[in-house]
This record gives sequence, structure tokens and C-alpha cells, in this order.
Amino acid sequence: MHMQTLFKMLLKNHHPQGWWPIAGKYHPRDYSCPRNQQQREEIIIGAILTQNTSWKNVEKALEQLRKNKLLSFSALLKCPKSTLATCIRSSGYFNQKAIKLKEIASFFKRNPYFRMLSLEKQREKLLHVHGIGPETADSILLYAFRRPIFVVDAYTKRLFALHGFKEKTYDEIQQRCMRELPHDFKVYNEFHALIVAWGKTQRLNNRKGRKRV
DNA sequence: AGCCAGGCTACCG
DNA sequence: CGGTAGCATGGC
Repeated sequence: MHMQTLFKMLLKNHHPQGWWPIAGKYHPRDYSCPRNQQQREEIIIGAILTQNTSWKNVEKALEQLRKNKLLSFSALLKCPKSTLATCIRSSGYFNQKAIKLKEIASFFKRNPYFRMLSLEKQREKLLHVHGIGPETADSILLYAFRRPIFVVDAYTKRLFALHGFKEKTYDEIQQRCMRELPHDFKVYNEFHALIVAWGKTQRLNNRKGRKRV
């Protein structure tokens, strides 16, 4: 099956998702976010907090950060690690994530001209930051910087396997998606978000259908 | 009561 | 290279 077909099937079964959520709000068909540096930082912080964690738990952590005026890189850098860990408790792995948040904040402080770099260079530099792997790096590039790069996650791998595609690894799947879809950040934005929407319903269905004693 | 979430690092064979 | 323990909370 062609990737376009898969995309259209997802669009038929789900509404446009309006990623990345800002302050808990989705904005379907509006791809103009982030509108400012503060929103960009919120996206990046969320991208780290959501590593192997449900978005519900991340939202609570983001609210705590917002309430404590910690939802920005400059504030994160000044904040004691233990305070930070307490705020993001609900997102799990809070000690690790407290370190990661400080790492990424420090990275962007040391790289004020990040936006001027080529996409390849940006990705390479992000991957060298402790706590930033391929999915988080690509999420940051796609959703915080509107760069045309496709994000692969656990759901994407499941979807590919389900359709019998031969691509297995992160890079293989990413390359195929980018080869077969327009090189447009809006397309990659919606496609990834739709796959997550699909993945969530998939999980719900599995639960309902599960045999219980 | 488990299993799992919008992963990553470190370490193993 | 591929595989996996550890990290940790909260929803269902």
C-alpha cells in the first residue's frame, strides 16, 4: 500500500489532530504554532516529559511547571533539580527528566543560532544532547521548529508491522515515509499525530475486546 | 491487579 | 549489530 493511501485512511477515521497542543489546547488545521519562543519552549519541554509516558500525566506536570513559573528554559536553568523533579513528578522518571530538561535548556542557551543551521546539522546536534534520542529530536524539529522531518514512534512501528511493511528500524521507517510523502512539515505533523490517534483507539479496542475472567 | 504510556541510556553477549 | 534492565507515575 502507498503511504498516501494510509494517510487518507487515517484522515477518514480521525479528525485533524491539531498538534502540538499548547497550554492543553489543540488547534486543528492551524499549523502556525509555535507563535513565539515561549510556546516553542513549552513544546520542547513537553516532548521530553512525554517520553514513554501518557500525555495525561504530562499535562499535569506541565500545569505544575506553569503554576511555578518554570515553563521556560531560563527558569529551568535557575531552578534546583529537586524542585524541578517535584513539579514533574506525575510524568514519571522525574529524576531523569529533571536532568534532561536542564540539559536541553542549557543546549539552547549555548546554541543561540540553532535556527540558522541546516536540518541535518540540527538533528545531529540534538542527538548529542543527553536524553534526546531520535524520536524526541525529530519531535522538536517538526513541532517546535516546523522542520520537514517525520517522527516515528512505537505506534508507527506497530502500524507498519500490521500492514506487513518490511521496514523495521526507526531510520528505515522514517526514510520510507519521507520518500513517499510530500516533503511538507504540515503533512508530517498531521500524519504522525493521526498515527498516535489511531494507536490510542487501538489500545482501547484491545481492552474492550480482552477476555476477562 | 497488572499492563502500559506520544523513549533513552547504559550495558550485555 | 540486536536485546534488555532501569527509570516511575497514574489511567484504565
